[in-house]
Amino acid sequence: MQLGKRKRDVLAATVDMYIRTGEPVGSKTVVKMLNHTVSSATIRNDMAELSAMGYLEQPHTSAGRIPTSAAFRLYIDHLMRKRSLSEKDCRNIDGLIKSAGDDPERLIGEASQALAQTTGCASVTTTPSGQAARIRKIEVIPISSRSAVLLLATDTGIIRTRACRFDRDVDSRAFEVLSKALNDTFRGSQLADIGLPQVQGMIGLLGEYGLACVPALTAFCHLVQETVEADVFLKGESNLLRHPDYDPVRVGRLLDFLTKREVLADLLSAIPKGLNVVIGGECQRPELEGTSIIVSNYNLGGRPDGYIGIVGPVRMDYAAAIPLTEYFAAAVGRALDEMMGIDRDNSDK
Amino acid sequence: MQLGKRKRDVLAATVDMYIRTGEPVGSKTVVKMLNHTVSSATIRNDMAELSAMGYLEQPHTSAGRIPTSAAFRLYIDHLMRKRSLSEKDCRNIDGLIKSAGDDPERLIGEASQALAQTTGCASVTTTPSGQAARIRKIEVIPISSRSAVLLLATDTGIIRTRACRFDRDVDSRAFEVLSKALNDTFRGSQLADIGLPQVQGMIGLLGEYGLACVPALTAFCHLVQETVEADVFLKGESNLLRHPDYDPVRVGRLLDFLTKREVLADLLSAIPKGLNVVIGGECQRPELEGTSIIVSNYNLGGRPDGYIGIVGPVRMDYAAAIPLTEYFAAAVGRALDEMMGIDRDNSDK
DNA sequence: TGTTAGCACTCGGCTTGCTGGAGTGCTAAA
DNA sequence: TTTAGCACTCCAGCAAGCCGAGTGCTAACA
Repeated sequence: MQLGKRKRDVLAATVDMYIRTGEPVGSKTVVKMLNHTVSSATIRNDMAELSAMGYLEQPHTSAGRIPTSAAFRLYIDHLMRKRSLSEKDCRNIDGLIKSAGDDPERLIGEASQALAQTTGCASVTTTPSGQAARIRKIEVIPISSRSAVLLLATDTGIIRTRACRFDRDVDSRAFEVLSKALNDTFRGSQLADIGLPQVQGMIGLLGEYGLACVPALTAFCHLVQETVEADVFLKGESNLLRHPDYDPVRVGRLLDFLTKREVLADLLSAIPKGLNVVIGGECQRPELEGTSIIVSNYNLGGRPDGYIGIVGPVRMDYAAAIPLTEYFAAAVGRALDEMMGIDRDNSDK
Repeated sequence: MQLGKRKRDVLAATVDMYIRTGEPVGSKTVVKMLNHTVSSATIRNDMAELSAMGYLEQPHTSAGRIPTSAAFRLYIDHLMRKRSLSEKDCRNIDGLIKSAGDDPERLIGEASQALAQTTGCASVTTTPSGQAARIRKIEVIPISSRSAVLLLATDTGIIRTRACRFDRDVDSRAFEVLSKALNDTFRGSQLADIGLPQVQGMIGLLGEYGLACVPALTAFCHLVQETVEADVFLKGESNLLRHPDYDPVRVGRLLDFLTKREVLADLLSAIPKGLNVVIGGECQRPELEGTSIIVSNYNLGGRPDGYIGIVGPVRMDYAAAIPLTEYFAAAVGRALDEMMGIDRDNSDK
């Protein structure tokens, strides 16, 4: 660290103040924040150097200074003092997550909502990735003589269904054969390994019913496909509008960006495991200029899986938001594991 | 109609122009729009009278005039010339809706998205109401010895699932008994008629398994409850931000209002059947000040069921948006009917 | 009676000019 | 290395003034 103690204090104070007010911070303000231990001239010198080093910049000659992305980076990684959560906060969060019942997707949704609300930002979460999930059960449920529902259950607790329709009446025996064949072939398989070829290869196993079952097999492919792709939840968008740093145009662009699920999924998947902060200018997307993303994996069965995080202005309260995001990620992981724990132990018995 | 022909033309021209520009409209502008058939002084007289009648108002003495809610009402109900959709538009919409596959909920979602995009407003839609839906099939699918999934299929094509968990191992025979009992008791029942008492009454039917099945029965209650409540989709929120009439605060309040599903459901259910336009000031909600809602039922099996509509600034292009909404409602109804048609004819055989 | 031309009047929006204050950089002294 | 002092910069905010769009009224006209 080539920065002296006082310069670091100055920088930390500047960032703190800027986060609080959003206005350029002047030397006198910093003096006050450092309890008048030095004079404003000293601070001015320090700030001039910090500017030269790329940590601060001035909107114009006679204004105070605002922190650059580099300053935020340094602040987050080394200068900031995280505010730890109170017992009560933790219990609130745990309670809220517990209340989601037995459905993982709903749990993620609720957690996303709650995180958005407590941080005052928008939140982004993904459901557990289906990539590594294994099929625990497939069920074919006849609805009428010409339609059925396929149900897929994974070992990560995800349940998905898809309807399919036939152009002629189907023998109820066909559903049984299909169900057995699907389970025999795919139970225990990773979703990612199942593709069109594997499914097409099944037609032979169905004997006389092969042709009749084609619509169901197509539906099965879609179903697997859908389950592999993690769902993305975006909540609390309107929080962004309340923030003075955002003008409508910016929020509009940002929301458009965030609602493109694939792009967002891309962005998330490029992020290393653990808790990450992406600061506006750092990533090459113009839509994210001026916004930061705090995102963390949550673990599922000991492995990093989906993401939970928040999206807000660069000038957000990292000292509170980061611990919150961490706690939410941990709590979601715990809850999901618990949700699955019982099954894990007893499955396949 | 106590308004003379020319006054109506003047009012229509004023509203047209105001919708286009958002600026107060002056007498000269109207003269131009009426092809100089009369002088500006005449128009001024007319506009003064229209002001007196409550159709126009001035932001200040020396400005043009802007239409009141009453003017918009009259415009929409009698003055406006709807722009009919081109063949191509219709085909585009139909194609888009067809592409949604066999799932009613997805279809509604896609339609909502498309309507938002074509109108440049936000869109609000509800899935078919479960209120009048009847149970076609209930399935209990064991996942492990301590967990199962309940699946509910209605005659309106809706499929819902819910997981449930038991604190001890459950005999697989119990699932069969439960499944049979549920189907025997509730198949053909309207969802709205199923409540806690009915479900509790079932415990007796389950004999020795009654106690073990309690978690499943609880889950069943929740499942019915969830299915009765129509889902509300809100799409294209960011479109609102692009509109110059909306400042962030307003959009924020509006979005908060729209994301409260219950409130929104209330608002919709208070609306008469068919196509409706609710103009900002008309309804008593302060959040809706300055915004209009165009909403229509779609029919399901000949009966009015869910809603599809858009939310946008009072100053929106009604002449285009109203026919679009009508067409979408009709198309969604048709597609849903078709989706269910085959089943209808063949069910219960 | 309805329409029109003419005219005086109103009033918000824009431009211009000015001032105060916050903040800076530099210099010289401690 | 720190500090006090000073000249300089530049924005925010205010006041004054002009411009122009639009109005209402009146008197004449068809």
